[in-house]
Amino acid sequence: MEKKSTTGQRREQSLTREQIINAAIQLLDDSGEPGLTFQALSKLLATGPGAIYWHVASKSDLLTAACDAIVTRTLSTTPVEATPEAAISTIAVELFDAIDAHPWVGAALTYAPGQLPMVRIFERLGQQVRALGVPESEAWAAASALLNYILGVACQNAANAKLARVHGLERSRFLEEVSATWSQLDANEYPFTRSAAGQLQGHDDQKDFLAGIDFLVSGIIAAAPR
Amino acid sequence: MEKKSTTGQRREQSLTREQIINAAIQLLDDSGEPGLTFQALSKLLATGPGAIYWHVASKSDLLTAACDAIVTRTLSTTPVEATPEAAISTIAVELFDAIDAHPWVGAALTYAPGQLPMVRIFERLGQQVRALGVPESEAWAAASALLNYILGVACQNAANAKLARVHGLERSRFLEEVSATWSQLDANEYPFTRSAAGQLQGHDDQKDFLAGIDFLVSGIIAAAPR
DNA sequence: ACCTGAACACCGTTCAAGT
DNA sequence: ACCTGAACACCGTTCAAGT
Repeated sequence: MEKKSTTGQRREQSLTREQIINAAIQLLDDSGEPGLTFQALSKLLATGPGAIYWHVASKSDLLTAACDAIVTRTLSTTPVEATPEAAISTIAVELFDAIDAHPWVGAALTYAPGQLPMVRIFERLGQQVRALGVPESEAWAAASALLNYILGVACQNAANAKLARVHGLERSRFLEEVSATWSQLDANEYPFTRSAAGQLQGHDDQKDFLAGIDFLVSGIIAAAPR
Repeated sequence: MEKKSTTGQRREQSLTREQIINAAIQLLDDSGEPGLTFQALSKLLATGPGAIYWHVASKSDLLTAACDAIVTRTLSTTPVEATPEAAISTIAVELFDAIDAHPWVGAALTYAPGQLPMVRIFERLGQQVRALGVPESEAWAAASALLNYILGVACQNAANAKLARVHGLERSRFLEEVSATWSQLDANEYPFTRSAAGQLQGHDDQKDFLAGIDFLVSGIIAAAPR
């Protein structure tokens, strides 16, 4: 949230990694992953590509850092929930909303397996899984399942946003088209998808997402010795 | 198809879409997504980039087609399982193994939301969800949850393979490094991940994957009126 | 109908040179 | 220490010209 006063020579103040990350987030929000270019970044920061490379190792490094900034921001609020189940839902919804607002985060998350952004999420989930009373030996599988499910939805979300952007459609028109395609599938080969076509347009992404979380949590609880 | 005389210059036989897709799969298997280049493709097919564009709309089209070829191949075997639960597990494992063998499929799947490769998987899962006795109104959420979970694991798998390739490490060394990083995390902030670090190296990806499927299926069954 | 290959418009990254 | 901007190696895509 700074100015970009231009006095004309060099830079009065040295560039910071944080400035670069914020500019990257802005570009990504504005025009998705293809919008993040060293060219566009240079222009936005009124500098050359070389200057950026002084603070950032690579484009992938920058993307992960931008992703981590969003994840950190998202998980920073820690309301204490009544039950671990509720806490897991809250974490999941917070992430869902963040990824909905910044679809590129969905893809960026998976570019950095085992890296900080993912670890932060894994940790949060794992702590709640423990609180659920799941024995240590099974907590890994349970937390991983939750993480992978969230990542799957995140990826889909990112992909949908990208496709919609490329085709220049907003969400409802996009769903309409997919729905139309699905309705024309062969009735014998695709009975389920055909009947699902009708539900596509009306459905609530976040609600479906939460339904999946509930399936998982209830399955995890059922599997744990009580 | 049938031309006989071999006159020798140019191409004796016209290029086919299938040939191009097979060449693409070969490149992708050999060197991952960055390996799929129109340059490399041209060389492999002994032609120019323009020729390829006659049969294929774009790189993304080609990637989706290659992905679909693998998915189709994977789902082509339809052994009749005793129960829907078993069938879901079988489908999931088949996909897991295919994505393990062709990690780029994991990423490619999510590039094409609502497209054929994903629809094929969705359909298979949906049919089994129906067979499980889940009412139509909830079948959508159930099938979506399964699909998203599988996609999440697939994405992770793709990302891991990519990272391992970039760093030039094989799997065990890679896990070692991640495990080492996790062990050094702050003990107060990351208790769960730290303790999970030890399990990272020994764990069985496919087993964990199936555990997640089981959580979901059991949650889905529990939610359905019996 | 289908192929050829040069040309175009980018893009990430590097680096010698500056301050 | 940090910035500048030209240069490099590459990439997807197009297209006039050929057969």
